[in-house]
Amino acid sequence: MTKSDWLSELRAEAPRLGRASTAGRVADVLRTRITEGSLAPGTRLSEEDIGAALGVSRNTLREAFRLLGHERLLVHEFNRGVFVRKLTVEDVRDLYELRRILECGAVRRGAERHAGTATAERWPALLDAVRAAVEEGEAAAERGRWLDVGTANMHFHQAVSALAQSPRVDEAMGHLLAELRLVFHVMAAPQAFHESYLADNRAILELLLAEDFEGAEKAIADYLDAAEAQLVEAYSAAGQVSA
Amino acid sequence: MTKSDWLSELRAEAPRLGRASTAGRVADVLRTRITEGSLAPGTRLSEEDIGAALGVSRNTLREAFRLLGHERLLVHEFNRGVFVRKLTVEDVRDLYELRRILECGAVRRGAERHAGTATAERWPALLDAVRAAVEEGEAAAERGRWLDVGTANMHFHQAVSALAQSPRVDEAMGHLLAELRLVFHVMAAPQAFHESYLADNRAILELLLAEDFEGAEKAIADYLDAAEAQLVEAYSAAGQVSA
DNA sequence: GAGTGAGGGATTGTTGAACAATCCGTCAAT
DNA sequence: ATTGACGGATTGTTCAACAATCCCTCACTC
Repeated sequence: MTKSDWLSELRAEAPRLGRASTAGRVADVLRTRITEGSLAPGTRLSEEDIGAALGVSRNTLREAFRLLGHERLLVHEFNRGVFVRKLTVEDVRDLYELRRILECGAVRRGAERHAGTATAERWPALLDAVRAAVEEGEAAAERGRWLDVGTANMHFHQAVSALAQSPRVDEAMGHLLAELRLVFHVMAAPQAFHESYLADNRAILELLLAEDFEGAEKAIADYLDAAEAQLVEAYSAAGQVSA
Repeated sequence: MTKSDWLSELRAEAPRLGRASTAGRVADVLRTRITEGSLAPGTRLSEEDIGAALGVSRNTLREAFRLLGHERLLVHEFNRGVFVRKLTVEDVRDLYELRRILECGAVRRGAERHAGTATAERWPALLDAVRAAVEEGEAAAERGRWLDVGTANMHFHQAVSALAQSPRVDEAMGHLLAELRLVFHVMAAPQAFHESYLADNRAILELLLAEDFEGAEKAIADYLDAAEAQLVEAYSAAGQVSA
């Protein structure tokens, strides 16, 4: 192991140190609350109340709000305050539109670069991540932990988009999936929703392993169409009480 | 014109009113400075100096910094300050990777939805925007305004990605192009760089009008490959004095 | 009863100052 | 040449205050 290997390994752990910012930690707390669903969409977050509850000043809290606003988990209305994001049906459709472009594009570009042999050594690790996500979901389903099935499903799609080997694609996908979490809470039966896609994930993995990239792209597109339709239907039924 | 038409037209102008935030206006000023190149990449932005120069408090200025950090025009290093983003060659490559996925994907999805006839009435307006950007660039070139040629080129690609009819794709593309502006300033000869792509833009427009969407996608991919190679070369030669 | 306008309380937007924590360059010591 | 300590400068965070804005209530008019 050469010196530069040491350094690059250490560099990978560097971000863990910089996590000292108070605003960042406040954002972490709120993010967890929101994605877990204990803060319902539409809830207004009072600067004074939350600041007092968390023991931070208003200014620091505002910085945390900006961070979460950037991730689209909160919306900031001028002179009115910040609210937990409330997604419309159009948002759901748009999120899946972007997913189609990103995920299918990631498979396509990954395949092109794989064929180019320029980055051949990274490919197995990328596919391993996909496989790990598939097995994580199957294991969670076997033990009946349906929330974990949903998490594993997100890992699966994050791993698929990672095939593009692009940090910016990874980040965009991460934000997209975090936003989607806001939607999943309106599903009455998360079991049936997530369970039905375990087989699809496995099938997509097999297509990738067989290097049938066109087939994989098509399978992902079909998956997304089906999931979008299911979500839109559930959303129209449950979420549209107002507006 | 029905009542709902009135309202939707007004709604389009609503964002112009909410621009009253001081932090937002400060961000506007700094953004212009950065994208125009008068603030060189790597420059450190002192809170005290800039706050005094612009007549705003440190807290407000910090909010403006977060906004620009979110757009990747500034980088925030904890306990060290904010700096004008300095893109590496890897960043340039990654930006073009994302552009390939977004722009080609937008054409493909736009074509699919166009064929579906569900949103047929919007299509001509989208193509008109592309045409307008092409002609804007040609007019600017004729008058020798090379900076405007670059701007028109960005409008062209923004219009192409708008074919996806997805607000989130539009926004992602907007941020991506703003980030790319940081790179263009290292080009020694912007004339030759931007000029060479005017004909490509026109050709892509013709392919779109002829509804040869596969051809258009291919043309865009080729365009991006060429532009990336040109930029990477210029960047390796000029920008890599340090690191 | 529906719509309009004027208070008034509550919340956010912004400022300025203050102190703690951290970084960075300098200089001495080994 | 590397290490360690000191000190100035900058950022991180808090606090208190005031201005600006929103929103609810209530009286008023027709």
